[in-house]
Amino acid sequence: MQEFYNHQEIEQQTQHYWDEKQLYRITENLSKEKFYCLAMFPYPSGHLHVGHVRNYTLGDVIARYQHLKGKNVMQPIGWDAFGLPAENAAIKHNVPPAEWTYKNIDHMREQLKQLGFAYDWSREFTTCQPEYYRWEQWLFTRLVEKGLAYKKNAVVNWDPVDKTVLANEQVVDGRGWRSGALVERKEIPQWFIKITAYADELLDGLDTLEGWPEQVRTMQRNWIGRSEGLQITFPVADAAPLQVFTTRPDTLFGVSYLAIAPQHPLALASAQNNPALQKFIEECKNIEVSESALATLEKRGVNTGLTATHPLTNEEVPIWCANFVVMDYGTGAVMSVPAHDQRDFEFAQHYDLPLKPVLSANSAWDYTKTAYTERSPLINSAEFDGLAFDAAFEAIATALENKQLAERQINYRLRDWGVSRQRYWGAPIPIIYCDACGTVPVPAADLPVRLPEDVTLDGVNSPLKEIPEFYHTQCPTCGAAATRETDTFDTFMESSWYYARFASYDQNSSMLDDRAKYWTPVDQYIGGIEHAVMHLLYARFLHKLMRDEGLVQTDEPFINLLTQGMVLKDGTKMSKSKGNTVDPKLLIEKYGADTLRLFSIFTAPPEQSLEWSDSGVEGSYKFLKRLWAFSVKHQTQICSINAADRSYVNWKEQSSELQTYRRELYQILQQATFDIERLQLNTVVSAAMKLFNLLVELSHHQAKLPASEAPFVQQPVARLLNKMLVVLLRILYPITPHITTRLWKDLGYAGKMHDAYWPKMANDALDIDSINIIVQVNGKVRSKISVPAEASEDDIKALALADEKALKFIAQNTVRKVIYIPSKLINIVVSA
RNA sequence: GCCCGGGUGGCGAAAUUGGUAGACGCAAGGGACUUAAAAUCCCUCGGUAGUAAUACCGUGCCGGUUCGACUCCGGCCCCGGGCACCA
Repeated sequence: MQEFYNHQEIEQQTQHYWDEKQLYRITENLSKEKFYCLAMFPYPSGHLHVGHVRNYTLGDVIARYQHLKGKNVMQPIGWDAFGLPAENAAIKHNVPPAEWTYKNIDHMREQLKQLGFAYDWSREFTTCQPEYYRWEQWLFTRLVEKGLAYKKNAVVNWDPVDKTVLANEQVVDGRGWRSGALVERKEIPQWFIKITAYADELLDGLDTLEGWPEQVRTMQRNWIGRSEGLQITFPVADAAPLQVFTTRPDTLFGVSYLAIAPQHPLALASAQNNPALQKFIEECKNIEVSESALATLEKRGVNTGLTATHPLTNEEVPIWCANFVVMDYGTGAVMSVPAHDQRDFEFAQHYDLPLKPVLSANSAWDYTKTAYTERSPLINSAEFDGLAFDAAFEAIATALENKQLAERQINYRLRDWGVSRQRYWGAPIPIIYCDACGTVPVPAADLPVRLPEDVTLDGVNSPLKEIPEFYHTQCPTCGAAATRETDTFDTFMESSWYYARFASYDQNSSMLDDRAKYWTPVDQYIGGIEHAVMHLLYARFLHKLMRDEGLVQTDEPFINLLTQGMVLKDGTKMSKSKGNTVDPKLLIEKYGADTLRLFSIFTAPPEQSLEWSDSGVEGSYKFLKRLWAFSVKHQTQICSINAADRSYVNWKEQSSELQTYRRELYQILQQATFDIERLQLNTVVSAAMKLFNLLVELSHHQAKLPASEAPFVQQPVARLLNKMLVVLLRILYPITPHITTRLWKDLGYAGKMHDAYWPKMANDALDIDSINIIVQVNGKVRSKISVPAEASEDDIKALALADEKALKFIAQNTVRKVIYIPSKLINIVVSA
């Protein structure tokens, strides 16, 4: 062994050995339990950052641990290669997006390899390859045939100067990021997939996902936003009646106005002879598309001058046009009850609209300050007075239904998934437009629709619109000249099914095959919390679509989910724009992959954000150096112990010190096993460090012992020393696989580190003669007593009550109660 | 604005989920070794008072439940993630 820890040599040689033996190539094996471990695949932005290091280290630790437990583990890797940054880079550096992307992938692949992840590289794929995206094109054509994909108009951010559609990210303070022009809302035809048809299934499925963090399930529930309510009709003179959806029909008598979206047909019609309304609608066009922009907007509106008839009171209520009403959500019109809805309240106050309380609030309720939104019995509601929420809902619903002025309805916040992007660097939407036959999906035999890769971007239009060879085609149905769709798919399409393709990565005649049925669902999925809703919801949705095509057998794609926190430096997210990034490349050179892995696991629990610290990295490095130095020092001893015959050791006959060391070893192992099972990996490292400290202490202890007559290798202390080290190596192996693999070999342990099993507890390891009990007086720790392990509750209480220190605090007081928590504590409750 | 998290020593954190607050580590200070430095090893390390034993205070803030609260409940403050075309 080299005297000093030479991480570069160790890591290169170990990785070379893994490659040579192809240790991580995996195939289906029905005799073993499978374990599919997947960390969200990276976008090839150019360089690996420490957030990636954290993400993939977490995955690798889990994969290697599951392997030690004897599972058939698959851990694949690939590239989420389509997306906006490639187009931006193409414009900036005048290089085709494909070229830029492939170059980045080559660079990042090398960086990933240096970190020593147990990937099956033979399964690697990139989503911008036609062999991959042809299958999502195929699935999409199936959805069109099934009526689950359709085309409709939808709003986009429109830059009126550059004449281009902007992503939300490209809108800064309501203006285009390049032109600086005020962004306009523009309606264009786009493709949608009916995720709302699966809303209930996606919602109910959340209850089965017990391996997911509760917060993610809650976020998805809220995102789907199922609500039961009433769609109520308000007749309008000389116009189509207004439909509004409400979950609070109990407040119907409190309606003081209706509000419609600026894009509502009634608003547009009414604006013809209403200049003020016309102007307002124009102004509302300068709102960007994002929901947060809409929600933080100052609530404004204009009275249309029209009125609608209240369906129960027949009173005329004014119709306002308001900027906060969204056309694509619900019906584009809402009923407003200022007394019992906070947003309506604020709007009514601003425009001095009437407020009618119709719920029995506390008599002291101040309606000049805030709305009363609790569910309470009705007042001022004619025959419905006194009814509580459920009864009122029912009675009002029935009354309206009898007049055919309402329907019960279930509404979702979830909207259908718009998958059209007016961009080049994405998978072409496989649709052909024919004058005679209309919209025709590209037949399976003609797929893939290949994206031309040799292009130049001008930053305005998609190059696809300027490549006649691309968009000129024949109609597959009638053979006439026809044109292709030039929009591409949302990149969430690629990332919504890649996990399944890793099982059937080389299958060229179908999207998936039986191997996908073996490997899916993913047993452990790992990724950033920022993907809690959108990516994870779309992936769940696509899994169900694939299931309905018979391609997979389960209802959900990911059994267990670990959402890792962000990597921060100086309290903010690491990012290029903030200039606070740390380059893993330099760190790997200086400290090695094992140090980086150890640091990212040790410094914070996986789900919390991780604060980067240079001295923390140094500390992790120091630990590995100490481990190496210890091993060098004891190599001869350990090797001879490993080479010797093993005789039985009766631990009960050993010194109490030795028994204590042994018990501590197993206490630490128990903690490490408990923590790695619950994925609290930072404390697994703590356990490893504790065990190492114990090992060092034991070696000092051993040095002080008188020379024994028995040969050293047969001494119990030597056997225990060896045991501690072999447990330590296996606890550390998933986290720092290079150094442990090398030490395993150099210290003469049998077999290969890779084939070892996770250490087991010894049956008698935790047996003890006495236990320590905390003695509290009135909840404050006052003393600690040691009692025999078999002592009864009464004995322990008696001992505690007789304890000198406890007596000091009991003093003149009377003991009111004594609470005993088995094996833990006694609380003596006293008072004067 | 809405939804979801988080807040514990100088710092990263732990507390097996209502039972010893601060394990493990970093930084700092002191010491050993060394001609010296680095490396390594040993000791101290929440605050206040005290030579000490020890006592009191202490988990963002205010209040509550409990024999007992970092943990549960109510109300606030601050920080972060998401909000449908960033991925």
